[in-house]
Amino acid sequence: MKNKANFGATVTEASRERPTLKTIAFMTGLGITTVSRALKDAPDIGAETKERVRMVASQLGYQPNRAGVRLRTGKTNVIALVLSIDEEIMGFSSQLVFGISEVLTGTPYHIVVTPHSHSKDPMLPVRYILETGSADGVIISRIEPDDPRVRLLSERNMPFATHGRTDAGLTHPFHDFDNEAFAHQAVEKLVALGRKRIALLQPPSKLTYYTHTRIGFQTGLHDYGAEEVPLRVTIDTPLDEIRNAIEALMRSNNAPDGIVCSAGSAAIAVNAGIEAAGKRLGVDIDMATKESTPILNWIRPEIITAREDFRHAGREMAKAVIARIDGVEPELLQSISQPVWKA
Amino acid sequence: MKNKANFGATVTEASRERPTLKTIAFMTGLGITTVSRALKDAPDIGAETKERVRMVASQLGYQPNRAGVRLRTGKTNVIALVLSIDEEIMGFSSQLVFGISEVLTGTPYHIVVTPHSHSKDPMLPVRYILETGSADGVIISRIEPDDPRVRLLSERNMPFATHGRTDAGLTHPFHDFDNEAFAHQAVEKLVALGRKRIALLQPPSKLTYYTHTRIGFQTGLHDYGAEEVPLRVTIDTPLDEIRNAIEALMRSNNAPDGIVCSAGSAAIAVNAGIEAAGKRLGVDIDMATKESTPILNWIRPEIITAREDFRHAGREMAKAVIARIDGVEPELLQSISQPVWKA
DNA sequence: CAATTCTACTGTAACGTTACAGATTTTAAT
DNA sequence: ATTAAAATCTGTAACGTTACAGTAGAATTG
Repeated sequence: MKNKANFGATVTEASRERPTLKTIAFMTGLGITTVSRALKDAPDIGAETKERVRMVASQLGYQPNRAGVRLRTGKTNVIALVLSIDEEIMGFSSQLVFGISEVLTGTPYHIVVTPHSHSKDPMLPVRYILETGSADGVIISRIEPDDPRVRLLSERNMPFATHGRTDAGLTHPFHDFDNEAFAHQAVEKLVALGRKRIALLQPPSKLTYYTHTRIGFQTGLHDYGAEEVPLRVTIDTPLDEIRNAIEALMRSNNAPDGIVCSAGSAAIAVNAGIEAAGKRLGVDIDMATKESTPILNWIRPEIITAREDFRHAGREMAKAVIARIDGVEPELLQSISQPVWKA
Repeated sequence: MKNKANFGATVTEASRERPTLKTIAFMTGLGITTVSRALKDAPDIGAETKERVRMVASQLGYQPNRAGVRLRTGKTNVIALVLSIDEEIMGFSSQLVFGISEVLTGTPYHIVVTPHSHSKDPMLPVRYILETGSADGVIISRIEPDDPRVRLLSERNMPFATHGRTDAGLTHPFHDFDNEAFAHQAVEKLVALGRKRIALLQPPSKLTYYTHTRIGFQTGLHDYGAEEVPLRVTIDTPLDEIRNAIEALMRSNNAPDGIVCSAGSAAIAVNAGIEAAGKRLGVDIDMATKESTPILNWIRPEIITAREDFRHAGREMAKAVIARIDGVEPELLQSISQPVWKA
């Protein structure tokens, strides 16, 4: 042990300020570089020294200065979550945030929320992040089959994960809900109740999971012998318009006896439309829907629900982005979760 | 004009990298300091020079490097939103986030979401932010009358805004919903329907707005001549327990004929409990509740609702924090929004 | 024992920004 | 014409970190 360590000296001066590597170097009598390397467990630092540095660091409550690290290394320790502010009704995006946070707790990463309106150019937030280098990783949702954001992020080598799949030959981390299985099983459930004329409240056609949902729905119709009653609104339609459209459809002479609903938030509007038309769930019609918060059955116990866990999705995507940052191959960072039907 | 400006030189070298002050200095032939000062409109820089620098900067798409600024000045350009992950059901916190973002767009500020469980020590996230200096301003919710976080933030001179008021003599920016008016008016509406025995699903007693709600409720009972039917669950109780408690109460021989509900998310559970007991809203009992997302009336048109706009709250708090950072006195940064009853 | 290789540690420079203390030129005042 | 005062502009240093290129001494080799 060198004998230039300073104990107790200038405690008053140093103790109120936030400690830096310099503080630790001063207290241990080591060089700043040595302290830096000791804290990151570099191989060329003695075991005893490392131990001593770690002790002092934790005693001082040392936390590396993010700005210093970021300026020097370019590492931001930020995960950007790009959120659409339009589609939010039932708080599914907060569940995403909380899921992501769960994973980020205990890592050096922070979550920065970058909201945008999907009626505006969806490339804007991604371009901004790339141009300013303001994040180490990005999470995006509302994925299209050939999503330009996915192209751009891949091209620029920015680690990212998507909530939903693409379909344009690009391999990238994603988490998705198995919408095909959902729609197929939803039809199965409805047919099991004797329903044969089924409508689908589907996602907007430009999103990838529109196709998944359609395929599941149509193979379901085929497999279980039912027919489709067309519905022109989507889950992106404002809720009151959905309600009105369902009411009109239920009053028409083309009324379905079953409906599959691709979003938990829309189910309330669908139910309202059915009731507004004077029809009864479980009698005139049955509905099978996704739900993110288990409350639909309190509204109408007859609603058939499959749980979609957004918190889990957030966790999966956060893990995927971090793994990607750490160099894990994208192939290994893809997951799909299955619908869980309430018994 | 000096003649050492470099036009077109080393375009290839410079154009792919992100431009810095150095880039602009090089292109204009000015010093780095001059460019820096020109961009912040300092008084000792010539008008013509400023114009020229601004031109080049915008042409290059110059954006100041956040790490550089942060390291030098300590300014983080971050607003931290401390959120409780437990209370979230209906997505009210995403509305907060989106409201805040609306205001932050076009400013240099970013929003970092710092979630925590309110079953854990609520001081932790605030302490972390203060110790690491990781934000210029903080927004917190679930405010207690003598909230230790408010004390700490005030003491440390960290700009902040609260979602809810305190009651311990500290002046600070806040936005609050007028829960006293809400509860008072809720009782009024119920009594107007002939209800006299009213229960209150109230906030947990440690939060400030518990008191506001109680006062409004009790003066309401007094003013309109009704009595309280005690209810032991709060809006923090898990939804299924609320449902069960309401069901039990409605089945008892002490059943209320009116209920005031302090949270939109809980209203669904209350309604479920009422129906589970075989009672009917509008017949056996009436309910007046807050709601953040206008859907309750689709579930049961009989529910009497007052809108609480969390997006607006987010906007107000974001404006308040930024104003506070800019030195505006806290007295001027307090706002209360009134309940808006659906016609 | 001299030469070589390890082990353990360190100083310098740089990331991009801004505060500060000048420096230079122009204009105004005597 | 000389001095004083503005008006503009600039270099240096520092914020905290890490990559890099060392150095000094101990241990190993032939």
